[in-house]
Amino acid sequence: MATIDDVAKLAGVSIATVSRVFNNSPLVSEKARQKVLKAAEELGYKPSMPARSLAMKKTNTIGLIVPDISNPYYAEVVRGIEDVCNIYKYNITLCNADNKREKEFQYIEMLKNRWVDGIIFHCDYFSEEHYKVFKNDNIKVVLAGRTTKFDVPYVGIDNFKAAYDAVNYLISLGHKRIGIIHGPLGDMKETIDSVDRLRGYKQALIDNGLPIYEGFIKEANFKYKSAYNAAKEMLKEKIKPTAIFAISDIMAMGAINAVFDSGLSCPEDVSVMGFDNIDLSEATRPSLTTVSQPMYEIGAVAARMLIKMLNGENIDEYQTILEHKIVVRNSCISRKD
Amino acid sequence: MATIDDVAKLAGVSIATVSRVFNNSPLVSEKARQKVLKAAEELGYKPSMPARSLAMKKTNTIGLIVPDISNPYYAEVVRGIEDVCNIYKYNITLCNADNKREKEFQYIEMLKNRWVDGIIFHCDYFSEEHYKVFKNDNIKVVLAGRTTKFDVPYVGIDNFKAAYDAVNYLISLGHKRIGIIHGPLGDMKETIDSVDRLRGYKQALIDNGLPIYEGFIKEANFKYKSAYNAAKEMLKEKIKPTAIFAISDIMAMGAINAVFDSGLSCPEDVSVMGFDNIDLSEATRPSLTTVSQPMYEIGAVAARMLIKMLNGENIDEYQTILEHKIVVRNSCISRKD
DNA sequence: CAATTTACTGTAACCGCTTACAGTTATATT
DNA sequence: AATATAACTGTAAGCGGTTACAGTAAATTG
Repeated sequence: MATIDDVAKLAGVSIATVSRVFNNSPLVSEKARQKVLKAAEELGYKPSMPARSLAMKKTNTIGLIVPDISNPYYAEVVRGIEDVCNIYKYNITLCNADNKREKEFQYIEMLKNRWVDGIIFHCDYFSEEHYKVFKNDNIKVVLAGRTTKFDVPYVGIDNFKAAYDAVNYLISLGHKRIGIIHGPLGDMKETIDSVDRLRGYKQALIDNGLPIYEGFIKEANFKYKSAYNAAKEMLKEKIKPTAIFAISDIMAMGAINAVFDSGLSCPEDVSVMGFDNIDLSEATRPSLTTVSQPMYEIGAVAARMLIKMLNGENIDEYQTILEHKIVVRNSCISRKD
Repeated sequence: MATIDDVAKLAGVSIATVSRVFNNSPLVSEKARQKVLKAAEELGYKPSMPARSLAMKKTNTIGLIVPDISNPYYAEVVRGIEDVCNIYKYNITLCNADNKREKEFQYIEMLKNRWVDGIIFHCDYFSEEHYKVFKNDNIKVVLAGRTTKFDVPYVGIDNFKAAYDAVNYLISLGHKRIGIIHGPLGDMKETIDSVDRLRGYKQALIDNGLPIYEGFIKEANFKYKSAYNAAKEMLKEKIKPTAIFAISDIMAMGAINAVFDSGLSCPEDVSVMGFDNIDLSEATRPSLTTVSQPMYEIGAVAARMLIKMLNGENIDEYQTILEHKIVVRNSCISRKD
């Protein structure tokens, strides 16, 4: 590969001039610029990024830690991130941490050693430990799809409100016995999706004067099968729910199939509501009524935010809540009883 | 951030010794090693990857170009890649090229400038132009999920045979009128999924003495909606197919819903067969009978292959065909007519 | 026309690491 | 005890860029 020296020699100028040309410095004469460009062209020269990174202490790379890229939700977020990074000439280093603390910290360490300019972090729960690591090492980070009480930039949705709205919608349809399939709860003290959504569910019931029945509250792990099993359980109760709110679309699909396999039908006997609005939620049978999260947008906004931070620009709102909305399809119908 | 100089000073040794310790060189006394380790610990020192890359001309990074990470198929492949890269301490730079030639070449150029050690490439069709670029720049590359006539390492499946098997299975079930929804065909001359699968489809019909009817051959673009429309078209024909083979699961979901929305039922009136076996194919209603591609495995094998190449190891089989298999679920039933 | 000013240009130090090569000790050998 | 050998260790020259600073030539000014 041709180096800056080769170009300088061929163009008959110093390496400083070559460097200036490639950095669009105004301090180069048009004549020199042309000579350099011609020589570079001839040699197929492009500046070496590692060398440049070392000299400038900037890698133009953003580290991206997600739980699992094979989950359609994260894949969509990542797509949003990559698209805006690409526009701004940033590159992305992808890491799958499976929500394991150890892997997360390992990756953070590694990204740090690689001098990434910043990190976009996506985990189920942002702990004090996380906060400290980023703080101590002075790593620029933005949380995607997650909110936190710590002083860290984030972009996400209001999970409490989203769940509240979803359940409210079900109630407005006339449902009185509404079950929920939530995710792992952790220690219940922190701001994590599952906890907030469960709170939203309960609050909606309370505000509408409906009772909270523990038999209608089941935990699963965001996988299809676990939700299927949870729904099956729920449908074994003597008094059955008329609606089930699953806090992810994939879990909702599990619930729908559980309904069918329990000899009932959806939405006639049991309405099922999802969460996320992944691509395939319109492809299920019945198609899913769900709470739409702007996944692509979450990624895109997070990336834009981080890049602004890296440029030293001021960001007015560095903790952003994006709008969710209810997407009505065919898995929920109204009820009289 | 502490540098190697800081550590050397604190430990009272030269930077060469520090470097040796961190490279596990045997040329260091135990005493020196301890001093260095202690100093490094104290300063929180870890070698700078960019500096190391520059000195060693090795970045420990693999470039990854896929059409679109938000497609569950690619997401799964990428997950396989990342997992094995992680084991071997490689990092991944993710690029979404949307199957656009221009973007692909742009990304290749960029990855080259970043001195990635190698590239795992995933596109719909590997052209001579691609071949030349990789060849000329002497870029180590392995194709994932794609085969080619060119002398390039790859790991994929036998798409012709897979489609042949799928259609054969349908025929064995008694189907005689079988439609196909394939993907974009390009110029029809090259080895791309759609072409190979379409060929497999036709060959299976021919080998079983069944006629090829153009009305049963529809093109779509791998999106849910396009397949839905294609299937709708197909079902408008006077003589309707009793089975539809869609060459991706997502398209199969489109087909299933088109069947329903045409007032027919699946699988009773029309069987639908998919391709890929993505996670959600067991979650549809009816669950999908499909051709399973080992997506994770394709990624993992490709990564392992590339890393071996980077280590200068010999690879016995550098063009690998992985096994597909038919996964029988509920979307296809036998037919008498 | 000399003195400034302007507009470039080149030299060299530096970014943080690796590694060839040349020491320098300590140990073994005779 | 002198020498050869082994076992480390340090110096310095890269890797391929950026950039402060000094230098030079051309343009402007008085």
